Amino acid sequence: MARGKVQMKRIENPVHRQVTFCKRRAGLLKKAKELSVLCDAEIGLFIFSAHGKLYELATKGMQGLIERYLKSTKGTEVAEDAMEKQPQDPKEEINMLKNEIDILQKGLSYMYGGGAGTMTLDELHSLEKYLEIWMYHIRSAKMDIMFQEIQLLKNKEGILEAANKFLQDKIDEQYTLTNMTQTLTDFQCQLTVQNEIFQF
Amino acid sequence: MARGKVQMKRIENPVHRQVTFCKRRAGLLKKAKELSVLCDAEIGLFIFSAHGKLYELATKGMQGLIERYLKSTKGTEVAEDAMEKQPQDPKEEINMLKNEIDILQKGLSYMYGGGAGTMTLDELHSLEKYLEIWMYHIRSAKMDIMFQEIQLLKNKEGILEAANKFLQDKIDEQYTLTNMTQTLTDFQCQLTVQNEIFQF
DNA sequence: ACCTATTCATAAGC
DNA sequence: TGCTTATGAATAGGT
Repeated sequence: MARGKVQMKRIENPVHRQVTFCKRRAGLLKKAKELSVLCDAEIGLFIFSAHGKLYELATKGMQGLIERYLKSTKGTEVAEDAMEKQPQDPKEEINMLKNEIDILQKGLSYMYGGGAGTMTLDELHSLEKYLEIWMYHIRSAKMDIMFQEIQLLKNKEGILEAANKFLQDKIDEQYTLTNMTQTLTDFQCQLTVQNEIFQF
Repeated sequence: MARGKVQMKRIENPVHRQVTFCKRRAGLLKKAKELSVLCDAEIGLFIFSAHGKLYELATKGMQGLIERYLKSTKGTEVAEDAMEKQPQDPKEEINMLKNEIDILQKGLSYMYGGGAGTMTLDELHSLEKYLEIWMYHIRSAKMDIMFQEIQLLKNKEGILEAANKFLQDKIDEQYTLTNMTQTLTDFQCQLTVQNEIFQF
């Protein structure tokens, strides 16, 4: 780029190659960060040098970006599979997958416990065990809260539905009594449809 | 860079931002490829536009590079994001869970085939890293499902409350009309109290 | 999408 | 590895 155009092929001179690697690597990381900032893009970049050393840049956290990447690529591949199984109830599908995940998680826990017995560096193992427990506690607490919230909402829903039914009955009663016209009947139909949308 | 220095912050004008994104994205991908060719490096790069579209470059195959990346990040950070997913579409959720299962099944096969007894310390480290990530994925997926459930319940609640109000108004109307007595008023009080119990 | 004035990145040298 | 500088590349703003 400067003081002579460069050929787009592997630089044979190891010193030149190393120097160029350092410079261009810095430039690439800089440009990546600039792009993310200027254009509000999420970027994941990792560079392995010829000797295997890793240099990386991630706008949010490489794990999340990799996850997102896998999701968007695999999502397109499996799209047709999912279309075929569409006639099934989505809720049923989700439950099935939840069970499958639970089973797999149990399997992993078992494997993890079994493999750990062969480890030699006990300190490292203990440390990671602690981390695992912490993570478990934090996420359990969060899930407990969410579960509670679900229960409360379900209760509330039940009460509201009962109230609804009661009120509807009252209106029907009134309807018969006063021989009212269309409006209430129309609403009853509408309400029924809306409820079925959220049935699961 | 040209015709005026650019501030290193998000470009607010959407047109400018889009144009710059296209240009710089092309430049970045080009530079990444150049670096890999000139200096014999392995590079993985993925860019998500603000609208979520993916652009990627990988010198060998993104899957392999991601695996290599996960293996080389042994003692570093594990999980921090996940609070940004959009569990709108149930199909999307199902696809995600399928992906999770695929990954877990691969992992289980790997573990069964490899056999923990013959593994080196480094391999054990990598394995633990994997397990950590897997656990994270599993719990995230479960929390996403619960989140979705909460959203659905909240929607349902909103509809029921609206219906309730409508019905109550109708009854009040009828009450005035027909001069009915106590029963409905009693119920109205009861319902109000019950709702406040579950307010949060 | 194409053009150019500018700024930026960097190859070579030290 | 770091600094300098001449020069090729990238690109912001305009058409």
